[in-house]
Amino acid sequence: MPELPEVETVLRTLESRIASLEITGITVRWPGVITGDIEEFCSRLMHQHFNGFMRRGKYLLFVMDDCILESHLRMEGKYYIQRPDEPLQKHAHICFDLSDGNQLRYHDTRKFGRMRILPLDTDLSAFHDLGPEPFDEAFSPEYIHAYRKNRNTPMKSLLLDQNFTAGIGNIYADEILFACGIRPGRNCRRITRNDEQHLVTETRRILQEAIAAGGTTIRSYTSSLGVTGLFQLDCMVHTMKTCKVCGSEIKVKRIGGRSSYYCPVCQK
DNA sequence: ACACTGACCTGCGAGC
DNA sequence: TGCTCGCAGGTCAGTG
Repeated sequence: MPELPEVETVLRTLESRIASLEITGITVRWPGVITGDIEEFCSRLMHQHFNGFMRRGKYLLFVMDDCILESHLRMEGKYYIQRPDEPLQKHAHICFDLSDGNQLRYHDTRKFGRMRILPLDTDLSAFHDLGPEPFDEAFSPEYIHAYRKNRNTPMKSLLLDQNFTAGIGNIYADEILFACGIRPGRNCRRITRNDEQHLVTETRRILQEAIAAGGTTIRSYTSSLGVTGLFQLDCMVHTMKTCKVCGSEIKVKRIGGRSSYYCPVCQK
């Protein structure tokens, strides 16, 4: 399930593979992926080049000649770069023919991912009501303080709120809260100034490490494999049975409709 | 305005 | 063995 680090990895991998290539054909095998008019989607992308590669939260943004292609992978969206003669897999929904003879194929088992066309001058700061990027200096202890103080929601829900900060999903939310020693169910009014500082530091550290770990997949990347990250292997709590620090049994609790893993000893 | 819930999807594993 | 059911999760519309 791609979150900020995975999206960043996918973006950088695609950049290394398809930068400046032209779209010479588009096949839509399952139109539900596309938000808006399908014909218009295809006609606006035809003969456009992949000029720029940007990320905002979990959104991939491909800057083309006359528009931006926005892509959200949601849970299981994946891009593959394959030869046109390689057999199409069941869940390959969109195929872009590229000017180097390859195809960029979008796969999505559960069909949750979406693509759409944006104007070239789209204001990405206000985009989808997304809050500051975790690495932006606007994501500060003062910002967290101002955002949380009049709210009444579990810390887990706060971290998943894309208006609070953009790019954190269920896995990293659990990891960040573990690193900060905060239980996911703790009300956001009941954290300290110290916690606010830790949240900034640990969020950046964990996401940075994950991007670095995901980056290693670029080296082993082959055209037949999906473009994904591998950070899930390094989780401290998410889907763990026992705590890697104290050995206690990890608890699972549904918070905000999400499974939340935490150590009852290390997290207060 | 804010907080919470269900719908969107498919595959997989548990339980009967 | 074969079926049903619940769960996985990001976002958004709908509800209170």
